Amino acid sequence: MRPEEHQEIRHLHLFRDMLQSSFEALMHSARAERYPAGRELIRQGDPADFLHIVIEGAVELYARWEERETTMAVVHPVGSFILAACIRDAPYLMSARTLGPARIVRVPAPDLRAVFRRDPEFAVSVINELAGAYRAVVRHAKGLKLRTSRERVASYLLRQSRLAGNAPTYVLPVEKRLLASYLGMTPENLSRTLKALAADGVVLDGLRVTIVDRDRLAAVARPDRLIDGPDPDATNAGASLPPPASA
Amino acid sequence: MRPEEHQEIRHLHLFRDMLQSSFEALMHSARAERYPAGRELIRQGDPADFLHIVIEGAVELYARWEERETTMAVVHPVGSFILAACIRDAPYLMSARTLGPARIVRVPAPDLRAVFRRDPEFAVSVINELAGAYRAVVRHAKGLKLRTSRERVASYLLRQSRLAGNAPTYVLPVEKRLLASYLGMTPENLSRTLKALAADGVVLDGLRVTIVDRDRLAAVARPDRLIDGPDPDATNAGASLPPPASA
DNA sequence: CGAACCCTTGACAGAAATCAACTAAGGTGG
DNA sequence: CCACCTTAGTTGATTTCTGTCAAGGGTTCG
Repeated sequence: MRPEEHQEIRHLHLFRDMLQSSFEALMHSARAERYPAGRELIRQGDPADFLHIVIEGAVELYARWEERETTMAVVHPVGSFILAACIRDAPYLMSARTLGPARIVRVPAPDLRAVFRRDPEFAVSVINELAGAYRAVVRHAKGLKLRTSRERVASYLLRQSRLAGNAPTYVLPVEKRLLASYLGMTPENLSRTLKALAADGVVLDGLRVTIVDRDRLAAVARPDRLIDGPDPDATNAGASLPPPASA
Repeated sequence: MRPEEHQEIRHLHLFRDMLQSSFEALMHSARAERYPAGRELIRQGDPADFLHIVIEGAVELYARWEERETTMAVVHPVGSFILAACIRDAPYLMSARTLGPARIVRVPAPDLRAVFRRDPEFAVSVINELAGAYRAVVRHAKGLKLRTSRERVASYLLRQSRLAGNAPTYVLPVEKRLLASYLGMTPENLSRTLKALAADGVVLDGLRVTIVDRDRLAAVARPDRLIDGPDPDATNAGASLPPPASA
């Protein structure tokens, strides 16, 4: 594993405050690997063996049940995923696959558990990470239960604009079929919804989004801090669909 | 606060393994109170001030957005709620109200944060608690996104049966309108769905559920460990709708 | 006894999934 | 380099599901 990768990982909230010796212990047993696009990294139901950290590329977390599939989150660099399963030594609730060529660091779960028992600062970081991840999923569930699909799409578009620095125009970070799945709807429905939103101040050209009338779009989305952020929850891991990564 | 309450709380996973001195420090600033039915304990958006622990009665965690409301979980004794908000010192994402007369212990959030920084065993307990809560919400979200409402109802009925020791007949732990909201549907829809499930091996008489043909019901529900349990996730806090409490 | 409230049922409207067909873009292999 | 194939995206027609509105029965609690 390259030294500059150590540095990148070290900057993660999760690893920022731990003892250098603890960090080195983790990195000692960690392995970095490249994967091609579309590679399945973990499979739901398998025992948790490694904490995964995305260095390059992007990873989709998805869940399957009886022929149906839904994407739960997308992790961009530098972010970790499936921390909770590793901690509980329980089967993964989600599968993960690369969205493009990716570079991933894997830290053995037993080492992880050993280190946060020895290093209180790291334990605190893990606590904060998990609390943030929990809150992120609660937000996601709130959106699904309280908003219609139209409202979810509108607020997603606004959120992405905010994450791009309130830019009036930006590019969707993921393809539309994946976005549809994340938002809990079919691709057909997303397509129609986006078209209909043209009447509400937003225009799409491929993946390029242009917010023509922010107020009108906001009137549809009715954004809410307790669903859309912007708390610094979800420092990374499986949070929401994050902004385009600064790889 | 009564000494026997200390004992009950001490048995919680969250507090079981901590130092006696840490526990006493927490209990020193903790206060127990009785509340009438329907009392709002916390309101979403308010800053997190207290970790709440249910000693008697039951508490509904619900979320609101623009005139719409949905119940996210029900907490029975002895269980805690809104740990994550306290830890992040962030606004509550959910509101909480008593479902009946209840007795609640409240632990100031700053004390909580101070103690898990000093007591590594407690930090580990918090980690496990949060990881479990996270996994519980992920399961909930998976159910919402992957199953139809009919399937959610059927699997809920089977899950409750399992929690009652695979009893063929049991009583729903909550009223139906609340159950409907938890399952992400309207009361009218739940009513119709339950009626229709009579053809699939389950009969209701008021809140009394009788599973006539478990296999037939399972064919509808297609229960899945990765959605329905029975992992020992969600030791308490806002997990799912738990079994009738042993008050 | 009356007033809420829960639950149910029916009729209807609206939203979303499904099925099908077609276009366009990207990648592959000859 | 081009023909081909695969796949994302769109659009339309249709069906299924779900929410909404309205009304009535039953229960509980003041």
